[in-house]
Amino acid sequence: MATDAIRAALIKRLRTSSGISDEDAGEIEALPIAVRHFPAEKPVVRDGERATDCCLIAEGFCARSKTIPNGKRQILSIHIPGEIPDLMSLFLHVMDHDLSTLTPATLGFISHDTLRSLHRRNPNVAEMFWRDTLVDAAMFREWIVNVGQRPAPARLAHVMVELRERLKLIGQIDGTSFDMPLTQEQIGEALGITAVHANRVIKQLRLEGIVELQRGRVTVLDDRKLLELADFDGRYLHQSPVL
Amino acid sequence: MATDAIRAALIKRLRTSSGISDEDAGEIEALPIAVRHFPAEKPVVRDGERATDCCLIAEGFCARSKTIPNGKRQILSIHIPGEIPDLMSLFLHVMDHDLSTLTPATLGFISHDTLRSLHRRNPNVAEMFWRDTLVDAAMFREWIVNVGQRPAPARLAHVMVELRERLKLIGQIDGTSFDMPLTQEQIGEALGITAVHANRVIKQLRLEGIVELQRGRVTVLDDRKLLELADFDGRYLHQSPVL
DNA sequence: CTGCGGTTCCAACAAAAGTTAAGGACGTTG
DNA sequence: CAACGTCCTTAACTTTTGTTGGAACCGCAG
Repeated sequence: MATDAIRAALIKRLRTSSGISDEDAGEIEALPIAVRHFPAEKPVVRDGERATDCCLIAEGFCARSKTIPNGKRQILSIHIPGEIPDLMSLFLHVMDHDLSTLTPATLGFISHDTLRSLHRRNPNVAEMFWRDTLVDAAMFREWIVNVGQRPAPARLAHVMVELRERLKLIGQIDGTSFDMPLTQEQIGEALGITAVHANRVIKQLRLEGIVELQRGRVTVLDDRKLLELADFDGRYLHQSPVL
Repeated sequence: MATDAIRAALIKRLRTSSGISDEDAGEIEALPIAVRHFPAEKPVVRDGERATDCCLIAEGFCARSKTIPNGKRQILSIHIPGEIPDLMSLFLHVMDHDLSTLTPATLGFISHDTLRSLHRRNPNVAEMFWRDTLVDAAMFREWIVNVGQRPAPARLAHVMVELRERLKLIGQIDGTSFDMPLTQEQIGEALGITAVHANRVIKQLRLEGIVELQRGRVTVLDDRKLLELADFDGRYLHQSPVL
């Protein structure tokens, strides 16, 4: 199994976001990783569970979500290869939300013990991972703004543009289209609207010639209109090297 | 100036959340802190600025927020004494949101350099602070759920209960009432609704005999009803000592 | 005390989003 | 290829929330 390819995705991401050194990259190369394959729509860790590993996405999409007692679900973030969506479990031992796959996925598990001892040995790496969790938090902040202040069509546009920007970094964009493997139900859960309303909004963006969305794939028809609608300022992604 | 009292609030919080040792507490006691007083409604750090210090709240309330181009503002979190609302600026150098006071406040500034060298010297403390930023992120996740999935009255109830739970830790509750120094405009900005609607919702909770809210002070009239409405599960606050 | 600015409060109306229900498209499986 | 399930689509109707505009209240400065 190409566990090297898995690490490569992570290192590539860290390199653009934190300016990792070759030496530190080496440390990460050496991390023992247990690879597992998951089908689509499978929980990886559940709310309330106590995690012992962190999971690096090698292939496929994942999402984090919370479900409230009345059964409603809110999607908190969408994750792509190279990301470690549950890095927070290293210090927040019991999960306060769910992590599950959206598509069939290949995940690499790294034990908390391994990560902790790497941190103690190499504070540079610790700070890089710390920074990673801070960017995660920055994305949550923007997600709050999205759900709290933008009208539904802008919310959808914003999520699309954010996802596109992140996919760009790992070269997963194909011309004007990219994967966004959510059902309309899930889009609703991400935007804080119902599936019926999500459908209305998707239809509207299609009729206005902004984006086409079918079977989990987005095709941008009018980039200018999309960006304007999305009200997107990517600073919160903190993608430029630390300085 | 009682800068000792300032540190005490922080250490108390870290003690309950992470189980800090006396030795590590000593390190924090020794941190050089520059105390400044702020009037109400004053920016502390602004979106886009490059921070060089972190700020510890000694007295008063602060809030973090983001403003989007159309002028709408979203409040992301409310902060109370003992918290370091901009700890994230240590590694995310340019701010992606605003931090400002809600009330007159006393803030203690600790330079990034000082904090970074403390981290290098003492990984325990680093991990504690890291954990602190992770709890911060956990609160954002719950805030997303609040704004995305709950009807407006439940949103208000939830914010109130969360604030109460956190004020409890620092002993700032007086019987059934506590401070929540937000105008109705700001409550709207926190809940993702308009000020007019915030007013409607506040009125409703008052008429239903759940809470009274006047001049920045909440008085709980029916605790059971409030908790039920708020749909509150405090696990996300991760208040119990580590594991 | 008087007037001022910022809140709070409210009503009437408009728009956005939720609910319910049902038909159609599509892919999978027996 | 028939049958089933999942997802998408739409319509009609209800509820929630936003908008506009204005009155009452309150603390404070002159």
